Amino acid sequence: MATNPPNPPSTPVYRRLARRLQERVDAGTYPAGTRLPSEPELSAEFGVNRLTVRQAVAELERAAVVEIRRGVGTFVRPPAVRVSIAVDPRSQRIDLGSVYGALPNEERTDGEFVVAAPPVTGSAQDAEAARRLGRTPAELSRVDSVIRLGGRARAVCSYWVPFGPLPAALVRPGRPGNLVPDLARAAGVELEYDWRAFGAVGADLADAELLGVPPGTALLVREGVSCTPDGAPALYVRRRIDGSSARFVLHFRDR
Amino acid sequence: MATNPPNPPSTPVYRRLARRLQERVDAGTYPAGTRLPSEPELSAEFGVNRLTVRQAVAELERAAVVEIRRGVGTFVRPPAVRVSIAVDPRSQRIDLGSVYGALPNEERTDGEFVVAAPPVTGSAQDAEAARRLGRTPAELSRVDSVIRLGGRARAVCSYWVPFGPLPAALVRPGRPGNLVPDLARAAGVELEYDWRAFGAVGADLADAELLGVPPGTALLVREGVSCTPDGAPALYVRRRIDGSSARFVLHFRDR
DNA sequence: AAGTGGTCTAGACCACTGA
DNA sequence: CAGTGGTCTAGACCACTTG
Repeated sequence: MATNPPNPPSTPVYRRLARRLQERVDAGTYPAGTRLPSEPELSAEFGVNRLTVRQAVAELERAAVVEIRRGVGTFVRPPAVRVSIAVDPRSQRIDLGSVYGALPNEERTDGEFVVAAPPVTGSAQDAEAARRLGRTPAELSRVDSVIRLGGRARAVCSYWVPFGPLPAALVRPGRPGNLVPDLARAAGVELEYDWRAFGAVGADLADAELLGVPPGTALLVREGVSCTPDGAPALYVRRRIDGSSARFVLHFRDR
Repeated sequence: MATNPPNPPSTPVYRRLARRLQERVDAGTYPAGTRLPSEPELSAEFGVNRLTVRQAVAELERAAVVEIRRGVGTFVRPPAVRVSIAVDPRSQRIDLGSVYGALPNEERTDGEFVVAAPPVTGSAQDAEAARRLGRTPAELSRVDSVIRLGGRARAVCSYWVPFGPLPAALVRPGRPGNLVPDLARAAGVELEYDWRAFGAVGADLADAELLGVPPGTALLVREGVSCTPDGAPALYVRRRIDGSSARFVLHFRDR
């Protein structure tokens, strides 16, 4: 974006500094992979307090321009490499979009693990799920899980189903498995897509903790309802995936 | 997420404070829409420096838990209301997913406006576009635009096409229009979807400026290639939409 | 041990909003 | 005008990584 929009009369120092650093990254003065000058160095070079430097660098980190490694330094991020998960726009039977199933085999060292089966109170998320399923929160059960790949948590998932209680063995924290089919079996139904939606949110404190990212990190949200073949809503699922590690692709032309 | 994952031995004060504030929001101690205690008040109540309070509140803002209004106060966000943009998974002719076309008429007060037609150098984004189109950056032209609705910028779009130069009238900054059809006309071709992908990123400095949001805000990215009916890639488009204002929905069942 | 980033404090001044 | 959040400084101490 080459424009210089009319700036407010006084742009804060830390933002101007962030821009100058970004310019150096764009210009190749700080090439991808290299270390930026340390905070005291930048502080001295630009004649500002170290906290001001930190504010500038923090913005660049949130914008995925640099990566901060504690005790080591701040490094220019190379272009993002993200797993592309293919979603067949015409299919509605199989969870082709699942993060778990779509990754190269050598990366599928781990899997999906139950984190908790929190009681469905009436929290904002529970209320949302109830609305999507056309039920009241009291009728729902919930399971949360984490999908790990290559030793790292990649996605956090929450599932709501309109029955319960769920078998204790199924929702035991730490239990491995693939929850969508497991839940379908528990319900004794066949599932197909009703709808799926894509959105983006900043990670809340809980998701950030589970994913090992700073709160506020951009997450890709994929949510939706699956139903039985006769159209009865049977599952609401909400997955949060670190935006820097995956994307969903829809191919529209036949191969 | 009701679990309390095993915390590192010492969680920073600001994070613990953020959690306590979030608990109050969840518990309804601070209901949606109400104002939190001011920073000096929180500072006094918890016996920490105001800057530490600010760090905690800033995290909650990035997580979309609260909204900070300068000179006024910090308010608990009500559940997000996001525009749902329907994408017909089976259609590939019309840009049904366009933010511009999918909104209720009363909100379509503005439209899409050209921001700039930056030269295609070899920046990371230009290189990405060239790769997607199977060309070299030198063969491409680029246009950036902003989509405004209700007086607010909602989306930033960048388009790359494998020809040029583009008509000056088309890329004049400030020019209104709907760029996909305009570009198709300029190219003298018919366009259909090849593929589209969804991702999430933190806003960079330029996008943040254009959208009027803080850098790092979670943006939903929708990108893809459109091609001519015979399959030749003719357009690479990358849209960034404020995650708090829109989402894309795919319906899989016939209505 | 030296150097890096992470946290926290105290205090100052400013810009914005609303009554 | 008083109260709110926004910016900036100086200085201190800590936790982590690497040699």
